[in-house]
Amino acid sequence: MLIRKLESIAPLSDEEREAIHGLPTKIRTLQAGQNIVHEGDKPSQCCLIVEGWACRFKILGEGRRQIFSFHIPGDTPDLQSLHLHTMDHSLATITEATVVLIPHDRMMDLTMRFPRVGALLWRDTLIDAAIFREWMAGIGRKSAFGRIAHLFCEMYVKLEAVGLAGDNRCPLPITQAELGDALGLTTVHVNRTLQAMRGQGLITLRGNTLVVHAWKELCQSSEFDPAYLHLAKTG
Amino acid sequence: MLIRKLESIAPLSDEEREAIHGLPTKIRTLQAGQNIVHEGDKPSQCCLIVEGWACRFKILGEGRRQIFSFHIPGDTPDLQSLHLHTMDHSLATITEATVVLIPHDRMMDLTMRFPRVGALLWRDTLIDAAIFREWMAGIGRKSAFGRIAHLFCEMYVKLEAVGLAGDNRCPLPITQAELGDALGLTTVHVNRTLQAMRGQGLITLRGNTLVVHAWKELCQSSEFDPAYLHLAKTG
DNA sequence: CGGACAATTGATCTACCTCAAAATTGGTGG
DNA sequence: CCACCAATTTTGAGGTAGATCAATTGTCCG
Repeated sequence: MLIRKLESIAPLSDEEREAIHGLPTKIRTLQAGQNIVHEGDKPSQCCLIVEGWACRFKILGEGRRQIFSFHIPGDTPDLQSLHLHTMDHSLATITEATVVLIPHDRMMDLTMRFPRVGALLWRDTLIDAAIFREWMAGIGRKSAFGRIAHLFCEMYVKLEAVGLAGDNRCPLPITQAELGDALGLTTVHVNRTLQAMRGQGLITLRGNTLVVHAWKELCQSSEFDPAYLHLAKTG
Repeated sequence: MLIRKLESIAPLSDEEREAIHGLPTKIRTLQAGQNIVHEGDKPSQCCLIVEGWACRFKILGEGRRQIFSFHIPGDTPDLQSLHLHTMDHSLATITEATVVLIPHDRMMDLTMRFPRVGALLWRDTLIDAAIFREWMAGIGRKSAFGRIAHLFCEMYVKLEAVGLAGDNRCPLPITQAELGDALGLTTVHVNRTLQAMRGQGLITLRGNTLVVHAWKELCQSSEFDPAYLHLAKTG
């Protein structure tokens, strides 16, 4: 799965592919709402999500929480721990999930022996940062409506890229409280804004499934431009 | 300067040091408020700030702007263009500035020949992302007061790390409008909040200089914990 | 069927925004 | 050294998106 993702950007040599394949992998299945790594930890391995959803977040005082990202199969959400040894935030599952754990030393070894593979992983963390910037712009400068719509567009495109969305429909196992924590809103306001979006016939969101009825309008109202995701097609 | 920064994390071999030294560098002096790279560009070089301040930002519709980061001497703010070829945001000077431009191909060559140097540069971009997350948490979940105070703490610590701050005093050549665009606030509200901060005797901000009168209170009121900056001392 | 979690509703409040004008400041040229 | 300009900072008045608090309803699932 990691190979497939990396090759979507640049082809790998047999040698490189083999080296990735040779990484020792520990597969683990986790319950929903379980921490993978916690702020302050010094993990010795990093994880690849094979199935399910996860999110990264930080708890502030008085019950406030900021979610930084949602992660889906194919993502390596804590790659940064390879070079920044102390976690400055937490990573937890949202749904039941299957993850693969890869020891840091082996990963490091891989990037030293095959700098081109390292570059692809580096690239992945740069896209991560690009998504952070986009969220920041949303939280800082967009309306609640625009922020939620933008997140829907982003998740749809990301899911589509790994074959998990299509036909204007994608999974979205996220509660309104989580949406609020990701977008800097309260649950109540997320709820009311969702009702407005439904009222305008833009989307349906029921039973962990999002259906987009008017993609173009959704993009427009949220100023969504997928360039920042740097997907293969878009360059 | 780049060598000094990288060596603050891990020592370099003579060979590595020499390779960095051997990079072709074009020095340029820029006026204040000048674009270095623009959203949509495909730059063929990346820049190191030698003197002056810069910021990264994105323009949204209707005069809205989000500033993602402020950059000071020693920073390499567009390192990401090495792997993400199309800029998804812009980089511009805030003050008059001196920058060094390094061709991508030479930089890439360096990281391929010396993966350890590549790793240090990678690390730098990961800290960049950590700062984005911290800003996101601020914009999403903190009061105007907390956000401004937090930015002051962050800039002070970053400047101190490169020897540009000390004695509770540091340069801060940022207008209130820029502060607002960075923190998701209006100029008017930034102004009023600053007055409150002054009123409480926490800071003085005049003539592009910030003086912190009560560091501890400033940190507390903004929930500032420098761990996310991953400075050498802190690990 | 019951319990826990998630979604929804209502009423009220406030931190921050908008608009518009005035006062300061710093730099510049004469 | 002063007058002037443009950019900043500051002030005032009034408005609103989104927060807060407190139930109530719906849904999933063992």
